[in-house]
Amino acid sequence: MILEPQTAKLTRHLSDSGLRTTPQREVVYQVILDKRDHPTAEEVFERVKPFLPGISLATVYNCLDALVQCGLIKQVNFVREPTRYCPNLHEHAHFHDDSTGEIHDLEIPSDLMVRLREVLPAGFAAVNIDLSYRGTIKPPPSFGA
Amino acid sequence: MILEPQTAKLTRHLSDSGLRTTPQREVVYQVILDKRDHPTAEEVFERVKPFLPGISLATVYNCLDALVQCGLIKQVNFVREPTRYCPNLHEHAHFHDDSTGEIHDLEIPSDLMVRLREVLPAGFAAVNIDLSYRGTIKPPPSFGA
DNA sequence: ATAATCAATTGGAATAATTCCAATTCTCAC
DNA sequence: GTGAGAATTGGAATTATTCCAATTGATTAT
Repeated sequence: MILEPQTAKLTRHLSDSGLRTTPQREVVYQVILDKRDHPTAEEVFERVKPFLPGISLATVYNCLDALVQCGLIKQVNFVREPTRYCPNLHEHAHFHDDSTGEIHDLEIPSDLMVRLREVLPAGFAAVNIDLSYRGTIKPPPSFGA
Repeated sequence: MILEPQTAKLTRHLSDSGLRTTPQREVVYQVILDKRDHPTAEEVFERVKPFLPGISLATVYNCLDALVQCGLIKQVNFVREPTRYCPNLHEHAHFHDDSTGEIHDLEIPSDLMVRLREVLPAGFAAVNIDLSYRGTIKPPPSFGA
């Protein structure tokens, strides 16, 4: 596997937040971009190891925190599950499939996101809005069935 | 302090889910109703102890699970914080105040909740929708200031 | 270039949150 | 009242995350 570096974007975001670009941060970011799912810190750790055999889990946590801080990834969490990380910066919601444990990104019409923001009472300033669903998915009925 | 028992409601919900009413479950439910905030399991444990000095933390978790299962309380969670429990069954959202750590219930217009439900693609069946905000609250400007 | 400085990483220990388990106790149905 | 299944208990185990002290790495001033 070869990782196509997104170094420019990474470096810009990191330095905008007063953080440095490091090999560890680059690889952590790349493995998350490479497979656009929602890995846990532990899963990121496993994916990074082949590239940086010496990396420690603590560093993975540090790198993930750095990427969250500079706005390149987001944290997603469901009840009593470990935190997951999401590289999709486009405004969206999450659907947790209870049967598989998988998380799916859901498009949300932007007017709806606007309304979600508007609904806050005066004085409430949201840094973050999190919309998540939990349930099951059935495949759509096949044609001619 | 005297707890006004909501035993009827509790028993109905529990038995509808094939669960028994026990003193522990009653007290756990009562302390959550009594102070309508969003305690963690540990906080519930502390509040229950005066009434049932012998109760164990494992039982508190069991009771909370039972109450969640029969639909009397809901779990609320924010990134890297312990799970909290909410007795407000009315459809609502949560606002996590980053400065105090407090969680506030937010009314959401019901048409908006309806839209949130409608927005799911075909085949996606949501058991639960979770809308949560994180940010800060500033007091409204006082008159004549 | 070099030293000083500050940032980042490392490994391991520590903490926090939750779950598991085997032994008891309780409750309900018979 | 007895027996079966449910619930509780205490403690150990597991999982997720954080902390810390020591080292390594990079940047700045000289």
